Amino acid sequence: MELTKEIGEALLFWYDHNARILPWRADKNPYRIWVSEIMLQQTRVEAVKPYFDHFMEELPEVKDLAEVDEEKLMKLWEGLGYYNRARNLKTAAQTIVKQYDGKLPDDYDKLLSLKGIGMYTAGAIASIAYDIRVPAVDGNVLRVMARLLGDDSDILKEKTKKEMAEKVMEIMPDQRAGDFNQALIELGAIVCVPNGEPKCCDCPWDTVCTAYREDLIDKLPVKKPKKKRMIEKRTVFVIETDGMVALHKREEKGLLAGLWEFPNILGKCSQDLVKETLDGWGMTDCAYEFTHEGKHIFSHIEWQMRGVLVSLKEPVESEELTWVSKKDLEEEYAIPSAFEMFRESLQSAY
DNA sequence: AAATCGGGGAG
DNA sequence: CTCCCAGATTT
Repeated sequence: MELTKEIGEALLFWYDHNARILPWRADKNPYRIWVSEIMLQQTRVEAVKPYFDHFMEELPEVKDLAEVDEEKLMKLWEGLGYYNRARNLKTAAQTIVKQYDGKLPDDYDKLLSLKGIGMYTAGAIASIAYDIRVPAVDGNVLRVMARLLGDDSDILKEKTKKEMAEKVMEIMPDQRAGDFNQALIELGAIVCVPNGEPKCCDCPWDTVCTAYREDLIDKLPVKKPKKKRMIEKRTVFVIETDGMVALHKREEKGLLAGLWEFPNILGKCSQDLVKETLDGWGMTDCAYEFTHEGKHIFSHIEWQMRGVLVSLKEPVESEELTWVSKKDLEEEYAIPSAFEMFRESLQSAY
């Protein structure tokens, strides 16, 4: 098929009549657009909305982000996942304050050099905030383009992404680069969807789409299958005494880096092993019971967890443990969703 | 090029 | 269950 700017214009027309109203589309504030793009990486629009609004209330300007306390930053991001996105955001904010007078640069390469901003995000910010004519190729765009072109190359390959970026530029109109990029993404998000039947009857490209015309919709795009997850068994201890709960701060590197968690160890403990472990922590005078079993699935690992509720006579001081009130647990400490299920055993404890 | 890094909604 | 989402960074 022939790629023309007329095809792009048709998409823009569709976008003008079908674009969703989203918090970060209210204006073209580069800071707001940047934060939204980072939050949206590998994350659904509906999940981002509440986080975005709260984040913007707490940190309305680049300067606020550059100076934010680490714990507060993590709390703002709690439950959103990929927590390094938030840390990179702060690092980049500091760079922006130092090097660019607190304003996001209106330059693709300068944006690209900032921490946490890759080719997609640099293109998105440059085009949406500044109408710079560059591509912004995300998962939606790859899927839409693969179907439009009837292209069966693996969209996870870097080579494919660059080729698709060039194809996008062939259909991008001369004006409104930001709207066009968003239109391409929007089409992928609400019409040319990844799961289930695409709504081809609503598509502005139904007459030009190769996959649609050749009945290849369910065969495209092509992605190399990913390897299966490892399984890790863990025993999670909810330890409390006198309204205080024991938390442990995770390592600064690796999974859920630097976040807080209920103390836990590898393996599913037997009754005896629980006793042994608690003794090892100096918690000899306590009552404990198994609560619930649960699992949490990460991208490349699966935790199968067994909960133990431990009632202690008094706090046991330890290098590893921090005792916090239940109020602070809710309001101050960022705990990843994997431990969400164990919070409820705290309620039933009283 | 492959692995790592979260969480949740949809089918 | 599987898939994948407005991906980037590290190895």
